[in-house]
Amino acid sequence: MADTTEAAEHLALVLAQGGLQKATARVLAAFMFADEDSVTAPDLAERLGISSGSVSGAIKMLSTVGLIERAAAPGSRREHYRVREGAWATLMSAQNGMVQAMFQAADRGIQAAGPDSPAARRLEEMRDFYGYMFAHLPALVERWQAERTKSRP
Amino acid sequence: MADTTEAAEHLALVLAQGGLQKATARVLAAFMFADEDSVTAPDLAERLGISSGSVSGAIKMLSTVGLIERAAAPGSRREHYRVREGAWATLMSAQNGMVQAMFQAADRGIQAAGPDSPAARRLEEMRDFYGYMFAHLPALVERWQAERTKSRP
DNA sequence: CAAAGTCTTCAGAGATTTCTGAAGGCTTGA
DNA sequence: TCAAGCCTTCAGAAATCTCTGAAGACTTTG
Repeated sequence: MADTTEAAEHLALVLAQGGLQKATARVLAAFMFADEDSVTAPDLAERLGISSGSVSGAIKMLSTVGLIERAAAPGSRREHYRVREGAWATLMSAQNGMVQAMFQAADRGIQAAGPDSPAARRLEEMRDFYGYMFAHLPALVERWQAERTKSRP
Repeated sequence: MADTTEAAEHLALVLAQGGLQKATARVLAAFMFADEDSVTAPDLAERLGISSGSVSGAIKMLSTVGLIERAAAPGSRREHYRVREGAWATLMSAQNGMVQAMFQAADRGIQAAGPDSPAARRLEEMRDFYGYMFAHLPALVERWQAERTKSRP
């Protein structure tokens, strides 16, 4: 096998560009590349060379967003975590929140600007676009989930 | 009409959360809410109370991404700019680049991790998901554009 | 061709975000 | 109930990102 560490750091970089903070991105990447089924917090701190506080923060954030979950710890005293099934669909759905925010901001703008103004016309195009996306994006994710469970029953 | 400034600042906030830097977000929002068809750089600097350097940087960035464009300036010596038609579709397409990056990062990880490992299985789910999105997202945008030109010939 | 004015660049100040490390709370097991 | 260890919190350090403002390059006009 090639260099897993390098591939993991690359993934972390992409995730960071997507808005995650660096430590959080590296933690998520470490979860993805772990050889075990689940990982503990001190473990991550050691592998990545970051403080326990950073790991705690990252785990909290990733749990909140629904990307990771606690895993049953077989007799271990520490908490085990792992990437959640369907995590990426979840992440995409979160992006959908941004789409909705754009839609609402446009809508609010239209009411503030006078009707028939240049601003209103621009904002209407924006609202239409994000309205369309907001209406159709979730369906796209659902279609993937449907196809997935079909091929993996 | 209600308070346009407030609505503009709100839009800027949403845009900033989407990754634009604050000054750039405010400039783009100002473009959206302008009463005129096009705006000049000094104009923006004054309205927003920011330096000419910031405006220059913002305009450069927004032009690069394809959100604004130079407008024909009728006898004026200054450059005029305006929001580009279809700007939001462009922005969404840019997001598609992120989807592609995620796909590629997953793919790269699969080759680095051994086959039949837990990591490989996780990465395969990830790759499948983003592969699906990458295959279908552009079509969604195109469908919107098609419907748009249909109703506005 | 010179002058006036506009736009861009960039080094440094400033603001913001992020990480650390230690202190304290909580859980588990004896 | 007590001891041991894990996890979280948070204030401050560190790093990063952003904005400013002035200097200079470029463009247009007289």
